[in-house]
Amino acid sequence: MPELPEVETIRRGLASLTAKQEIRGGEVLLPRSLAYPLSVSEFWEALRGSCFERWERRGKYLLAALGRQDQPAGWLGVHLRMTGQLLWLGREEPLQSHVRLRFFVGERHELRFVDIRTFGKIWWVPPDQAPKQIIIGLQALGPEPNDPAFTLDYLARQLQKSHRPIKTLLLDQKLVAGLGNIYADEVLFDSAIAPTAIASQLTPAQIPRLHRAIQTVLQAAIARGGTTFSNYLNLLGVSGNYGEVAWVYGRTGKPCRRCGTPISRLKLAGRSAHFCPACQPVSPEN
DNA sequence: AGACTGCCCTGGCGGC
DNA sequence: TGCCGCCAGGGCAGTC
Repeated sequence: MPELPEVETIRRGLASLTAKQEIRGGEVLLPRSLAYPLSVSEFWEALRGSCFERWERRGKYLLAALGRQDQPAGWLGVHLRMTGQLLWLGREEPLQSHVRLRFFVGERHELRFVDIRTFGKIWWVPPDQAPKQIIIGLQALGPEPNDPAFTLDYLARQLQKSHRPIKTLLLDQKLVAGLGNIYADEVLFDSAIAPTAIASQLTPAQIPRLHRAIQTVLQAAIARGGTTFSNYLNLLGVSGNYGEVAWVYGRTGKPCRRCGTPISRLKLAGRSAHFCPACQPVSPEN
């Protein structure tokens, strides 16, 4: 389940691998993966002959700026959701299971979208529109964790307005963009805050810890090239989880790496929350 | 409007 | 051994 660090790692890889290369054509194997336009022929008509100019990321969305003869040719948007992968392959590579969409790039390569559970989506955004007009999810995204707008003061004010459990709020992309279930749990462990803590009741000591953890946990994961804990593969199909270790996510019943207390799990808003009941007490001393 | 629930989907796994 | 049912969860639609 790629979250911000994995998506950022993929973005960097795509930026170097696809730079200035032309989309010659492609194939949609699962039309449902196409979110816009819905017509497959219209999609290829728009994309064929355009080049990758640069890759941007917003939250967990990937956005490629396209160009044709130095004129803007719209955007290609990708959301990997739970199980989506982008793979950079030679054109002759045999099709594996779950291939949903293929882009033939340059003379020899292919950018292949593989997605077991088919939640992932691909968009083409026409050049006369902004990405958020077509990719509705972009409209409600909060600031990036490393954006200057994501200040301690901003976070404190947002927390004050919510009576939801902090874990639930961290998963809401309106607060801050890019956290998913894994990193939300890891951030709360790093902050020594219980996932059930009510956002508006966090203490003056907890809020700066949370703010700092959101930035440092994600930055550290990016520095490692995306994690991680899931079955995430990078663009070349190589697993990122060499010796990678979560503090709490997926460690139910195992001893806390910090204090040895068994890791607990509970459900919040339909999602599993993993935490150390000793390191993340419900009633903290500070 | 904020908050919550259910749904989409497939593979893996535990239980019998 | 084989089958059944549950679980994983990001984002969105529907509801109150």
